[in-house]
Amino acid sequence: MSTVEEDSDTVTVETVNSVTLTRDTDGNLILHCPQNEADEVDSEDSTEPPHKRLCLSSEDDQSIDDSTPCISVVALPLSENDQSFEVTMTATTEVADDEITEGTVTQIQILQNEQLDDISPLGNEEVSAVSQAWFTTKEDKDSLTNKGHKWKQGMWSKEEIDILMNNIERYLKARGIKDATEIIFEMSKDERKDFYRTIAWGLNRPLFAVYRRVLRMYDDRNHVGKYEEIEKLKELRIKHGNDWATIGAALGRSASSVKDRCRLMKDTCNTGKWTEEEEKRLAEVVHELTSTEPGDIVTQGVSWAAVAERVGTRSEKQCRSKWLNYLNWKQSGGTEWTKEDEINLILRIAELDVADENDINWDLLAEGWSSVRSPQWLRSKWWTIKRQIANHKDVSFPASTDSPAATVDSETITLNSGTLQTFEILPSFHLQPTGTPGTYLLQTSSSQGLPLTLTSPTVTLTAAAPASPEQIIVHALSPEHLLNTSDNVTVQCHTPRVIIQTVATEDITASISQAELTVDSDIHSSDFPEPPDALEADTFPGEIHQPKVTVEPSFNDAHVSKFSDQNSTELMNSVMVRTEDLKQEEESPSHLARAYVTEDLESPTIEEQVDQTIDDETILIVPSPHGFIQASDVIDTESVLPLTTLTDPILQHHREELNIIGSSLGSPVSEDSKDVEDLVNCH
DNA sequence: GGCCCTGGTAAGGGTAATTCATATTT
DNA sequence: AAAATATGAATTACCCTTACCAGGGC
Repeated sequence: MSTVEEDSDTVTVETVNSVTLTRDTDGNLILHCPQNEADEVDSEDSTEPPHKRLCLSSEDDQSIDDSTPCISVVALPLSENDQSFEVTMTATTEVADDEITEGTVTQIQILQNEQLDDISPLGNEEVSAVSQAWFTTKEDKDSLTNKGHKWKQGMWSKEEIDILMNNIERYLKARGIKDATEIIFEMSKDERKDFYRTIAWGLNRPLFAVYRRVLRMYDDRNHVGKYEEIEKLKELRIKHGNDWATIGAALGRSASSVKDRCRLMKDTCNTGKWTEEEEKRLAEVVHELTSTEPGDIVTQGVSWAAVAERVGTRSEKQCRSKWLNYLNWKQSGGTEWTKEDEINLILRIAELDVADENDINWDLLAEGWSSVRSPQWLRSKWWTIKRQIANHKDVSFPASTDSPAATVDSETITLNSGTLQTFEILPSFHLQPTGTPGTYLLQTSSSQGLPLTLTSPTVTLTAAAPASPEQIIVHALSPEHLLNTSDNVTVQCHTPRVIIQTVATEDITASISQAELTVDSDIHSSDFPEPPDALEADTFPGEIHQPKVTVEPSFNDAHVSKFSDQNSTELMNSVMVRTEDLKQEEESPSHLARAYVTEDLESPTIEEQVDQTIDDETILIVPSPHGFIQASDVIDTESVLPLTTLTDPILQHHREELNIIGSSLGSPVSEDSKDVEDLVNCH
């Protein structure tokens, strides 16, 4: 609890994974810092009192300079035993106020008195010393680990990508640069000084990881797709050896793509079924190189390149796959995978009580399980199981292991209240009972990215429970509406240019609020393979009472739009707006509609429906389960909330190249709440 | 010259989705 | 018997980390 002032030499940044900024009705900014997150990375001295200071700095100048406005800050521990704290800041200068109300990038820094190392500006919601360090060596990592730092590894989550894209947008905007590729591929090192460091804000990844990610993302010679030019590649390989950059340049592919493809090619490689002789050789080689005995379980520490070298007739990938998915299991006396195993797996995962699927220790789970071929195999098994459950991608992880799938038998998934009924509405939509009569989950697939589900008069939408940001609960006005087979429920899908922003509440399920929403609009895009004629819902065999769900899209084009060409990150941090009235309107199909939907306990509403004659653009913006915080008070209209889009920035980026973008939005849209409002109003 | 910082390359361990071949069901 | 469908194996496009190196600045 102190006022912020300049003091750049005595601070370091406390790393927290999710600090969230909201603004209350009085204009105070409130910084929320969950305890567990802070603890995770706290220094060894856990008795340290939470003397936090906040520092604001502008985006243009990451260093904290003397012009930093004075902000009064109140930091209150939430409870005595609780290291989490709530900070209330009040801007006291014009500058500061502007910065805040306009939502330009205001960096917030939590400064801790005792630590002296460095200063790292804090990104949108969090800061990570890790993300400010370019380290690739083991020593560097050990050093950071010893200081108590942790960071993310592995696949990037959607949330992370969103943060990254958002950061890049801001960087571009601040410098008036249109295209990030200018910076990445054209500028000199000096010109793009601090680019990577800046865009790494808020990401708990090593700078180098950010760098790699960005390069791949913006390299249009990446993601080119299937290699048709194998012969040419072979020639070039002979000519240039391992000079991947040269080969890549000749093929219009990235160096790493070419390198990866060449790994699959081997002159002596067989394809198809393995012969017994090959299997025998593989087993021998693996055991030899790992100093293990036949029958031992070997799932790690194998140099597959070396193995492939010795096997001779197979590539390293083939060897690895064969070993981990079959041979090792066979050799060590594995048993067949049964339905019981499947149930077991689900139960065991449910018991693990891990919040993030990535945290599952598959090695541990696979241990001593004779029908599990390898930890890697088990992991993919889990994926196939999830895929069988219609909405696999959309059920948030913890939810997928507990209700509604209470039990699983060989054929059906049984809910607490009966047989699970899954109705395929569109390939990416599923209607699923929640167990509460009349309440269904209408779920979208994030890969398909179909953004919006709309309702018939007999069903309404409400915000999803906090646990699952990609779900929209559909309420029938009465259970019969959905359960009576003779009563067709029409679900209309009108997708383009619709932005839904749902804001989960702490207790939406306890106090169900509903919003009715119907938006008609065009579909222009043509990504979707299915013809949009009324699709009748498929059902699972054996189900009896089946609501008949029909989709009658009102499209001009014969396709439903996937998300396509919009740079949705522009709207990433959009504003939450509220109206008092529920609306239900039908627009002419020739118009595109845009809707901001907000919901909270008091007044879930549809905010706006604005006709647009813009190209198809569709976004479903939903709060991230991690980033979202719920202020205890009503959130004011200018609260900036961390949001998640369902786009894949990589695909998106490439689509952008194919589509004309930018102009569709008229003007650059900032993450600034006012801008978003203006945008809505001007259309 | 030695060291640090930033940026870059190659190797190789991985994942996830698709394709292919075969078995099973209708 | 043929067609449709399901399933598991194989393949492949792409992802990520690690190790190592180079050039510039101090």
